[in-house]
Amino acid sequence: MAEKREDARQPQTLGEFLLHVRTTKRLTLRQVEEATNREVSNAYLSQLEHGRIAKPSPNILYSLASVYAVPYERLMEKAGYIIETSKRDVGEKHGRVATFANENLTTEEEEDLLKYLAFLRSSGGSKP
Amino acid sequence: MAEKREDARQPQTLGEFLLHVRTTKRLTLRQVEEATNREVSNAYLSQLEHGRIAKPSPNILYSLASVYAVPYERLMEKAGYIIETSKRDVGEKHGRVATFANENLTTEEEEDLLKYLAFLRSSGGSKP
DNA sequence: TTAATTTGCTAGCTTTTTTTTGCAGGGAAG
DNA sequence: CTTCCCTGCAAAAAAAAGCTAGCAAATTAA
Repeated sequence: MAEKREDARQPQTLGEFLLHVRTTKRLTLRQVEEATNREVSNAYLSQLEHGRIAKPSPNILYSLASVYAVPYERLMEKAGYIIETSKRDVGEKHGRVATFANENLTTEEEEDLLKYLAFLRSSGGSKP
Repeated sequence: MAEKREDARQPQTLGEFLLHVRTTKRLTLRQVEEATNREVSNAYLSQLEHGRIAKPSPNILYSLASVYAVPYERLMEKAGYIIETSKRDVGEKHGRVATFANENLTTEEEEDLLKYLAFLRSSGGSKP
């Protein structure tokens, strides 16, 4: 079946994403291995980037997320792990994150806000 | 080495927690297996409850969380996976940005959420 | 009591993850 | 050209996940 393509798709696979981030930051496989404190071996990272690992451990993804400075949840999603977050993926909204970055949300608050957000979007939808 | 104790510790292990929830709900291993649509075999669940699995897949934990009606995050935490949640440290930084970073909020939504957050914190706050 | 069913559990096996090893290609020197 | 050192990968090996089958104790049925 369809395994992988290296074209620039919208929903990148985990491997494509990891490769893209690493090369963008001009890091070598071994540099990443060091940066993760040897938690992720260079050989294993190579396998990840080539889509040869279906279900990597979240700990691995967490290490990579830290080193790459990308959101942990992003990697979890791309790894195919279900996330409690709603999967709204509409393309034309702006990332208004800055405000919430200063808010220090608790887990409860986060869940409540997400629910409320889902409610907002289900009722007062202003865009297709 | 230290394996486990069956006393009632504060931070229950994943196995202790799963066993407790299941017995509380009076479900058998096979009933859970069915309830998860055979995603979690009864034998494997038994191993989980006895702490014989170090890193279960999040998919498994998600199935169990659904069936048991417990928060997915809780199982992830008990499984030893780092979770971007519940930082009660008010004085610290680290906001819950990641989740909302993927949400791509519009300005309107952001304002609404901020209002709702203010409401949450003014009413039923669980904050010291 | 005995038979049938249910329950938890484990041994054994397959599959997948993760580690280890090492190798071919490509420079940069020497 | 040879040597040395990266860099990315492949392939083998080790370890762990996860499933099937089936056993032994308990429960229920007859």
